Amino acid sequence: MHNVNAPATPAAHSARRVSSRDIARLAGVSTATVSLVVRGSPLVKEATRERVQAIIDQTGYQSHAAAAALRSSHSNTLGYLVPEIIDPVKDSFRHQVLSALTTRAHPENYHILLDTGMSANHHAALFNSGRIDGALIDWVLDDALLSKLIRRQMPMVLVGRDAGDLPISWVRVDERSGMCQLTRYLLDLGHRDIVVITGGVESNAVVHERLAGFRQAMEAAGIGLTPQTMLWGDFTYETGYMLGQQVLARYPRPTAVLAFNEGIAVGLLKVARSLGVRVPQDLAIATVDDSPWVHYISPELTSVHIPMYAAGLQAAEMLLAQIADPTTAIQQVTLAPTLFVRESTGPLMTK
Amino acid sequence: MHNVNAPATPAAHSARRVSSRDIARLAGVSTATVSLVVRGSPLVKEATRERVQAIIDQTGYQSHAAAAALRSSHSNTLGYLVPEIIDPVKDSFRHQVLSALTTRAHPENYHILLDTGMSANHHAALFNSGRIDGALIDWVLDDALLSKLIRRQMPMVLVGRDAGDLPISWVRVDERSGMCQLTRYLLDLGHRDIVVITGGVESNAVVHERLAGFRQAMEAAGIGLTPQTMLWGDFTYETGYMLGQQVLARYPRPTAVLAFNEGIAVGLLKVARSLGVRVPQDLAIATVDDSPWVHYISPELTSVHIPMYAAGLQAAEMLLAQIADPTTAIQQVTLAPTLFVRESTGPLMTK
DNA sequence: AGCAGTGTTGAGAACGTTCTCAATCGACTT
DNA sequence: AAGTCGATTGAGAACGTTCTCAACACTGCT
Repeated sequence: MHNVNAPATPAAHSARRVSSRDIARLAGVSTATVSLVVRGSPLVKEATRERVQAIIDQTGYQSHAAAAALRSSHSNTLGYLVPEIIDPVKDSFRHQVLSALTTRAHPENYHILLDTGMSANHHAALFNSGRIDGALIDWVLDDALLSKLIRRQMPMVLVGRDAGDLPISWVRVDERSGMCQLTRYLLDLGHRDIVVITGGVESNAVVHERLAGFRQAMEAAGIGLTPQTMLWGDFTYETGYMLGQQVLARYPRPTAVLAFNEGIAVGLLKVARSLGVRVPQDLAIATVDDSPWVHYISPELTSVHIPMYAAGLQAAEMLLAQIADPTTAIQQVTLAPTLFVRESTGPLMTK
Repeated sequence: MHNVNAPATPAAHSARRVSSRDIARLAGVSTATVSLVVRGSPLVKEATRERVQAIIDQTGYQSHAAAAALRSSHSNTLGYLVPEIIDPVKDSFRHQVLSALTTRAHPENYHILLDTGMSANHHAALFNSGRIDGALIDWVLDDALLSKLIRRQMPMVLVGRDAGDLPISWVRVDERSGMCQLTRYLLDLGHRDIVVITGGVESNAVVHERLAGFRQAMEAAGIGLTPQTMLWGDFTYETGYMLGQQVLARYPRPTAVLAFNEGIAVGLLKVARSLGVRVPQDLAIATVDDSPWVHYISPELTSVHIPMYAAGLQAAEMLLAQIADPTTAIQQVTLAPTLFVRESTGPLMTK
């Protein structure tokens, strides 16, 4: 006994997914032809293409990605390997890269797989799983993991730092030149007593580079550095606040402070405001990173813009090229940062 | 003639990937057993497990995700469907959701696929491709797409808004109550002449709700609303700046302004500062959204915190439950926002 | 009429897993 | 000693594509 009201769809009793075989049967062609039509091959005759496409539209057929990936060994997916969780404030750079990657890869029909692996093994496993065709690698992942990944022969591009002697493509920003430029700008304004509030440790490539740029500019101006010139903290508001209190209590007070990111600068600003120290008249503050919310801060911060979106775009470009032709030579690109002068710095005011 | 220095690796001439068959052969078991070992099945005898695992470790074997997905019809991947590109400043909410999803899903061995589809078709295609086991859906995607997706029978949770009569699980935040709470707080401080600067259009569910909350509180206090009470713009700094000039030029000047996000509030702050209007003494400013950088703004903004991270976590939880048991009933959760009083508001100062 | 060349299509294997189901192995019961 | 039962394993099909290669249909030429 069957339900006479049941729709006359074939195989109505089992919710099997519609496969290329179904399409082939309905259109009177082979699955090979269906496959060609789906992938838009120019080999099929126009009349055939139309006939098959009509059936596809009608049934809402969608090719099964896993089956295609299995057979063709292309997943049409790009990985973005980052450590830990993504935090919109702290990880503004990562978001710029992600955004760039998406923008570039999407029109090419690539999907983006976010891999916030906690362990090196986790990332390495992804490379062998056939899940991705290539990957962008975050600058924080270390060389040990990097060389592990390189062995897997997967197209990839390291974003945000160079990789020493490792044979891998990368895109980085010339942090040293940026910092040098910024320091020189302050020197040109007449500042001599300049303090740096840094984050992280000197072994961190970015921190190291920035400090080198600072030293270079100061030495070129013939200004010696004392232990008091550089203060170490982390990249947080709290660092800016605590070290800021220390710096602004000095006598004579430094005339300019270079913060290693906006968080530090804002903490410092807060101290300045509470002490009645005017910015920029009494104290110039400048920063690096140039996150999108510099504009939200008052006074707007003079800052070296680190072009991470551009870096991500460049990296995506290189990644796609590598995938298209695996014999593509390793490419290593350095982008230049730009100084934006805003409200938080001005000429030295002699009392 | 061959290179005598070539390493004596087996099959050195063809770079075939090592498959479960290879492992099976080396360990003297069947591929079925290898499969069980890889997936940590308790069925295999300990001795066998160890023997197989040893070979796996030794060869660096990694199961092929596409093959597994094809056969098992589980991709171990969750999708996050968002419109357009992700911008770290404008889309703080999306990042909170993404972060929550990652945090929750990663320990369960799920990967995250970011789908920034430009078209409804694109998103719908993903659902049928077998690429994902379930998805979180952004609040911006419209009901038409939603009902299209619902037909695909895929586990999914809408994040950020309700869905009317559509049979779908969602997690949203009670924006109305948040706004009501905030307005009442200002009323309790003695403010009567309160202006709202909103974003978007009233048809936007969030905007609508917030305005309803505002009206509710005002009417409860017996204060009538005039066309001058609500100003329309978008969610940008520029809106805050332009409409701020208009508002602060009024006589008598309103004593409090409610901005619909931080961008607007910052624009307004700038105008206030340029006119010498002190916040909070001369003007109270409060806002909604409570992005992580409220702390970067001076004075720190009194704000209604929209718990999007919590919403994302809840949604992820529900999604995983749905995947584990597809018969799970539809669940619809509303979270309450919290008011944080900071520096930008204070009691009404009578002149 | 036969043939080469080009354009279009189909048959069937292959991709590397997981799943189903039956076979085997022991230990234990009767 | 035969039978029963649970634990462990293997054989082989199945998943839904794409790929290889051969077949076929034309066209135009000799």
